Amino acid sequence: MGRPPCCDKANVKRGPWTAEEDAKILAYVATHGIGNWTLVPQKAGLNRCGKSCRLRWTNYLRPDLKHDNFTPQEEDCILELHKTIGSRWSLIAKQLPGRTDNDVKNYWNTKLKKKLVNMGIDPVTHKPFAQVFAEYGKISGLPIQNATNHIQFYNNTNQNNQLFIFSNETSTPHHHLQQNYSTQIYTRETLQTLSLSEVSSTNSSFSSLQSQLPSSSSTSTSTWNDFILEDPLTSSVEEMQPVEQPTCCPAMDSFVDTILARDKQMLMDFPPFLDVYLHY
DNA sequence: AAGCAGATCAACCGCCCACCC
DNA sequence: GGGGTGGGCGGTTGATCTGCT
Repeated sequence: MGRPPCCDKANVKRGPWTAEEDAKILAYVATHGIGNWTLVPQKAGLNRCGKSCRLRWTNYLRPDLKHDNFTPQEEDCILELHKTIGSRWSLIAKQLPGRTDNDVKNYWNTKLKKKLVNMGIDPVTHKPFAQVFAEYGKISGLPIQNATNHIQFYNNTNQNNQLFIFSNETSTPHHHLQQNYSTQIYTRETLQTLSLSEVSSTNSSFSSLQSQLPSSSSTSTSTWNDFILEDPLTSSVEEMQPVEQPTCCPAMDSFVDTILARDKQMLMDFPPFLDVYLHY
């Protein structure tokens, strides 16, 4: 038996707030102050959940809120605090006058996280990706060399002619790492024309990775083509069925097919455990 | 101009904890 | 001590906006 709902959800209004509703909240707070939000809808004449009223006030109507863009100073502050305390948005927001936890959280998810990923930094640990993978290798008992081998450069000639960089782990408790790696996208033309030193000078992740790769490959005259490894899944499929690859997304098709085939096999082997999670 | 995809952000959801009776 | 409640929090959703083709 769970907790009873705070209001009759079927009969309260949801969705965007109107100017009239905002005015009612403002008038109520001006008269009564904040607190006891469950009574606010009734007293203010609103057909809304009390919780929804509180959220509207704290995230939007409060007079001390800033509604302009985040400054570079605020950005630095968020990065530094996130590095120290993680996603404690309300604590971070307390250090930024006029910003709410929702503001900070949205700014992080839409801007800062991507910014870090593009810089080759894992937004969860704030460490270069290669370092995180090396440490993951240590934790899982793998030698560092094996750990870095989890980073695969898929030779993927998709429609946009982009190179996708993945972890080849298909299921890992460190799923955030996989997400981060999957967003490392470079165009093939760019990588073919850049030397390693040029790329690594602007990307600490690849700089760290480069230092852990075999010395024969990590010379400054190498290009990224030297590091494009074969997709192990594709190659294994090719061994069984030597069929000419289609031009569009060959690696991705084989990758997805392989995952689905594995899931199908697991479902047959362990139906009571997996059927809840495998409704595609 | 229309359609589409990605980005943005307000709002919601559900869990947790402190407080009160 | 235990149940009920209000408020806070982090994660997620979905409507809207924006830019590109």
